[in-house]
Amino acid sequence: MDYQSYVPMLKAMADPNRLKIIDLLSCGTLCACDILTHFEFSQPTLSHHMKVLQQAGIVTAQKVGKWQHYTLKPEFVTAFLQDTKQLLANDADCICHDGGCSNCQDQAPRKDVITK
Amino acid sequence: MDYQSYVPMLKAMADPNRLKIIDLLSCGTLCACDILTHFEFSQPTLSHHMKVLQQAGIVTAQKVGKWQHYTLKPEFVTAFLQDTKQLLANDADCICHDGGCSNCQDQAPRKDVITK
DNA sequence: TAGACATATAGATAAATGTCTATCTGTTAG
DNA sequence: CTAACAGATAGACATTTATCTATATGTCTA
Repeated sequence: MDYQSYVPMLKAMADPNRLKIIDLLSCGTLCACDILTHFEFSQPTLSHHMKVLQQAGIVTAQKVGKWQHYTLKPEFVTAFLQDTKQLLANDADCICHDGGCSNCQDQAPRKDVITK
Repeated sequence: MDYQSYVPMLKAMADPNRLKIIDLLSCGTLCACDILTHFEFSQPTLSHHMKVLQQAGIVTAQKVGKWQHYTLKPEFVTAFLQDTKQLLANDADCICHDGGCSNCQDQAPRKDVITK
């Protein structure tokens, strides 16, 4: 699979505060000052987190007057879900097509629990 | 949503080498030495990564003779996918039920792109 | 039982990261 | 034009983390 875009997304999401920001934005666009009211940290820290989220391709920013409006990118939502399914599914594109464990009696492949 | 188990999973996945290990295990059980052949880093480094993956609830280990057999936890696969969908869906459980951006002309909620 | 093999642990180190304070830029209102 | 406000940038600092080497533990085999 293509880790090139998935890993930066995971890195950006792997912070509880940024995950909460994504959760907030999952309902719609918010400006920085509105996001900030949900946290204890400082304004520069929020600015840093928003930059990380933008660079990971998770969020877009649009300046409207004094305010920065942040929006969850629909491409991120679809790409992240698709990459996750591809990673966790035991499918044909799997990296380990060359064989299972050399020391396992049970060579049966993993049962796929993903419902598509 | 419940970040308590989701964040550690994301943290553990947000390393390209560990993500590749998950990808390898998505097809079935592998022992440590087999996993190691896919990487350039040292054996203690692999041991460290496997510990991280276990502590995040992603992988289980079973000692069989000299070998450690590592398996992707089915509970992880289902929980991670479910948490991801819940995070990215604009649903009723959303954290931001209390309203949208105070400075947006467009107060329309985000269009949900997730197909369930 | 001794040695080879698989893996884990200990400890060190360099790099990345989340946070802060101070300050700067840009925009609006009076 | 000036002051207030929203947000970004710079730089410092403490913590976390990915990696290494060296060594310990556990298991099998000859």
